[in-house]
Amino acid sequence: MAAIAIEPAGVRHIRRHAHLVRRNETTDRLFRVVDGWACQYRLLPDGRRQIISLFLPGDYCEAQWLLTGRANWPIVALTDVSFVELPLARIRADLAHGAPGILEVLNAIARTLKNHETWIVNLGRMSATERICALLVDLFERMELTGKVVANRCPMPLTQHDIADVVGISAVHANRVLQILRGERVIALTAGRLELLDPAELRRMCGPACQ
Amino acid sequence: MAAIAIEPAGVRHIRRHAHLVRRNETTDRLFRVVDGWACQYRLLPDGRRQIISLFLPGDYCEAQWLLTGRANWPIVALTDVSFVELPLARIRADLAHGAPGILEVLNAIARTLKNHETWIVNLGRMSATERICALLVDLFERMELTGKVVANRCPMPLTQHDIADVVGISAVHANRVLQILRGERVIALTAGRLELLDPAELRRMCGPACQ
DNA sequence: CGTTTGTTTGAAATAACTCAACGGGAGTGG
DNA sequence: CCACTCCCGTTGAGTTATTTCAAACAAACG
Repeated sequence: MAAIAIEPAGVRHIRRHAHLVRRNETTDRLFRVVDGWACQYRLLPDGRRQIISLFLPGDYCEAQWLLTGRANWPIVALTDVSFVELPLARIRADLAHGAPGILEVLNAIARTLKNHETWIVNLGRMSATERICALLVDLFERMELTGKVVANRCPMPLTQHDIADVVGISAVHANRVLQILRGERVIALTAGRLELLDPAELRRMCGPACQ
Repeated sequence: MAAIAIEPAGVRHIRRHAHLVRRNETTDRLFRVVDGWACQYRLLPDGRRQIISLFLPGDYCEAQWLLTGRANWPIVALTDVSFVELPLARIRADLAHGAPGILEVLNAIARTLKNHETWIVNLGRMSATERICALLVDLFERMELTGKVVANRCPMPLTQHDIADVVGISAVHANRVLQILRGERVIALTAGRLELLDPAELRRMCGPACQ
């Protein structure tokens, strides 16, 4: 994936749990993750949290800002994160005279839509086990695209609490599901690393949605 | 909301349960609902169904085709539906030289993203009752925008099975939740019409998400 | 008028949640 | 270096939300 033909202002760094974006913030730039993981989330007044999107290295955070210039929900770093900033004005200018790099941003929007649709189906109609398996497969495949998979192992910095908030279950239940997956020797998950011991079985456990 | 400055090929009509779009279909036009309700859904091989989006009069169906030209999931009419078609080529041309009508399509994409985010949160973190209340409020407000609300009553052609497939619960449970709402005199729902008897209470029952 | 589609109800089963407690690091301050 | 705290993962027991299955009924439809 070629970088957009914009000279980045330079790579910036933030620490784990620091906010990249706050709620309802307006912005004049897009962010692209260089290293580390971040997420967009919604926190309810009573403490319930739902993670809406995960951003991995190479991902645009909220490319739809191109359309609205406004962030609906906050984005927080789940690990230490380094990222670059891309001025919206520049991207919009490219859009007007059809510069090729713009396609990358439009594709990012289309991909976001597709991911959201997938997770609406997962959250609405899949069991907790199916959802966790689908998440692990999704993350593994995205890490594969950026060359972070070696011998069926990749980084997995999410806590069980994070996982629970992605797939919409309690942290305790997430723990129990992971125990089962480990017990059946489908995955190994320790010290921030995920290993797929039986990828075919893991995919089967995603349910009939994986086709 | 002004119509795009494109002479529509004319209004077309399809019957309830007919497909507007099939899975993975490529397309050279956008659809806009004139009258009736439609939905985009995902049907799993084992029979589970999740409705991803509802399309009401005035809505663009899947404005993101502007980006991809491809429908991920089928769209089916939930009632008899009339709609108009807008050629993508024409919209893209407008996009290139910044015709004003194009904004409407971009806004539709942004709105779709926001709706999807809302439903990811609802499906992940809200109870069945909260989700059903949120759906009813959402539909009511959208009908209000197009002037279909009279004296707190609006059309509601969804079956309880449809409702269940939007909010990700079983049809039986949807029925029981609706019974409760009726029993508490919050809504009346019969013969394809919804009446809000106690809008404030209904909004409270959406949970803390409604702010 | 028979058939289909949509709604209602009951009873039993299951998935997932809550609460509570414990243990092992990893950092932090003295 | 030690003691302390906090975060994270783990486990057990009891509770609640939701599902499944089954049957009956009502309304709409041709």
